[in-house]
Amino acid sequence: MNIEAIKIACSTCNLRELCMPMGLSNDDLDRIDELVTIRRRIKRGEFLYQNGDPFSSLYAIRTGFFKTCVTTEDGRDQVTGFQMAGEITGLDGIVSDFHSCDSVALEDAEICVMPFDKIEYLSREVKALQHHVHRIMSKEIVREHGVMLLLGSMRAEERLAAFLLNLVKRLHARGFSRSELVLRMTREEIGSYLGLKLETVSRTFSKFADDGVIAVKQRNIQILDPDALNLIVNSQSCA
Amino acid sequence: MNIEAIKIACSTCNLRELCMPMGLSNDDLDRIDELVTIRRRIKRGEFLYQNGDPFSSLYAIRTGFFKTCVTTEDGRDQVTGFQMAGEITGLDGIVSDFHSCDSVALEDAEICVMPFDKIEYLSREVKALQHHVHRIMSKEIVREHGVMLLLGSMRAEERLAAFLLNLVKRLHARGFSRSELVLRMTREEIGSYLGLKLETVSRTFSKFADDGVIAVKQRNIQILDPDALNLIVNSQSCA
DNA sequence: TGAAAAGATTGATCTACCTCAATTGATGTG
DNA sequence: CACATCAATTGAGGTAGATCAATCTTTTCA
Repeated sequence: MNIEAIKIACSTCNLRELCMPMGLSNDDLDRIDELVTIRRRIKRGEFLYQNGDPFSSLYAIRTGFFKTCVTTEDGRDQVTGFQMAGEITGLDGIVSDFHSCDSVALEDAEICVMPFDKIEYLSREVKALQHHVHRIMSKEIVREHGVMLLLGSMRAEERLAAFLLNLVKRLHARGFSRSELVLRMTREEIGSYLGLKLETVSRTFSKFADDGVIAVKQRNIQILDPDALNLIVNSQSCA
Repeated sequence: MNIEAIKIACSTCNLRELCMPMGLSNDDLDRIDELVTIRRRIKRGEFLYQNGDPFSSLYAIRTGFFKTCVTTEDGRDQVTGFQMAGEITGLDGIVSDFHSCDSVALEDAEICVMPFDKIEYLSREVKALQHHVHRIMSKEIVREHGVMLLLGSMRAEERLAAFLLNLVKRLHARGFSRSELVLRMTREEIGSYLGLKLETVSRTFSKFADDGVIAVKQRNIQILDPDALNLIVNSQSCA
C-alpha cells in the first residue's frame, strides 16, 4: 500500500464518521476502502454534475461547499440544498441514470468519487454499508420534508431563522463554532432556497440584527441569541 | 401453496409493474414473493403510521389513497405527498428507525406490508431488487425537488395546474382517464400540499373553470384543455 | 329522515412579500 | 491601482394571496 493509497482510504479519513457507517470490522473497513477510487478537485463556480449528465457515481464532499439546484424549462431555478464536508450528493441520478439537478461548488472543493455500481456491489456484501446507503437516502427525504414544511407554511423570519439554525448546527457537528458562521452563498441563493427574494433575505437579516439576535457583517454571521432564533421558528405568527 | 398464499404473491399481482422490479427470473420472482407477508386494510381517516411510530416496514399501496404530512411542535402541518395504488410509502422511517411523518388513508385502502429487514436481506441476494429500492428512494428525492421548485418559485395558478397534471398523469398510468379525475382530498389538503390556503385553491379552481380549462363539480374534475394547463405551468408570470 | 358537521364557494379587506430603483460596499482584473 | 463587476442594503410603492366572514352544498350519523 503506497502513500497515495493511504491518503485516499476512507478508513483513515477524518470525515469517516460523517459519511461512512460506524462500527465496521477491520475486514469490512478494508473492503470499503475499495469504494473511493479517485478524488476530484472542483473550483468555485464549477459544476460537480449538471442536469442531464449521465449518472455514474455518488460524491462525498471532503472539503468545500456545494449547492444543488433544479431548473424549469422556462428558466426559473430553485436551490434544493447546500452540502458541506462529509455529506453525500448525487442521489438524484439513481432513478433515471441521469442527473436531474445541478451541483455547483460555492468554494474550491475536493470530493471523493464513489462509483455507484461499486456501492451496490459492496452493499450486497457489507450489511452495514447497505443500511448506511438506505439511511443516507432516507435522511435526504426527511430533510426535504422539512424544507417543504418551511416553504409551505413558514413566514420569512421563520424561514431564515430555521436556515441559520440548521447551518450552524451542521457546522458545529464539524467542529466549528456554535455561534459564528461564514455564509458560503449569496443572498440570492439563500432566497432561492427559502422561496424568498434576495431583498427580503437582506431585510430579514437587518431586522434580526436590529433586534440584537444576530450580528451581520456581509457573509459573517454571529448568532447572539440562539434562543430567540429558536423561538422565531417555533411560534407561528403569534410571536 | 394454498389459495391465500397465491392471492398475496407479488408475482401474480396486477400492480407488479408499478411497485416491483421488472424482468426478474422466475427464481428471483419466487424469492420476492417472500417479501409481502401480510396485507392490511386501513379505513378512511385511519393512520397507516404516525410520527414517532417505530419503523419496521415499507408499505406498498394496493388500493386506496393516502396523504403523508409532517407537523411542527407548534401545530402547523404540511402535506408532503399523496400516494396511490402501486406506490411505496414509509421511506422516512429508515434513517432513525422511527417514522417522522404521518400517513393517513384518504379512502378505504389495502396495503402490502414489506418488513424492511426482509427487503434488506433480499436486496443483498437479488440485484434487481436492490437497484429497485435505490431507484424508489431516488425517485422520491427527485419528486420532492419538484415540490420544492413548486413551493419556492411558482404562483398559485402554476402550482394548481402542475398538481392537476401530475395527478392525472399518475392516474392515467394506472388505466384511468387522461381527462377526468376524482380528487380524494379536500381543498384544505391540496392547499397544504401546495403552500396555499384553501380559499385560494377554491378560487383558482373557479378561475380555471371560468377560463374553460377545466370543469369542476365538487371533487370531480374534468380537464378540458390540457395544453392550457401545461402552458400555465411553463410560462412564468409572462402568460 | 332530519339536524349537525364538514367541505366548498365567494366577497371584502388587509398585509407580507415582491418589484423597481438608487446607493453603497466588496471583489476581482487588466 | 483604478475600473468594472458583483453583491448587499435600503426605500417606496404595488400585488398576490391571506384573512375574516357569510352563504351554500354535501356528507354523516343519531
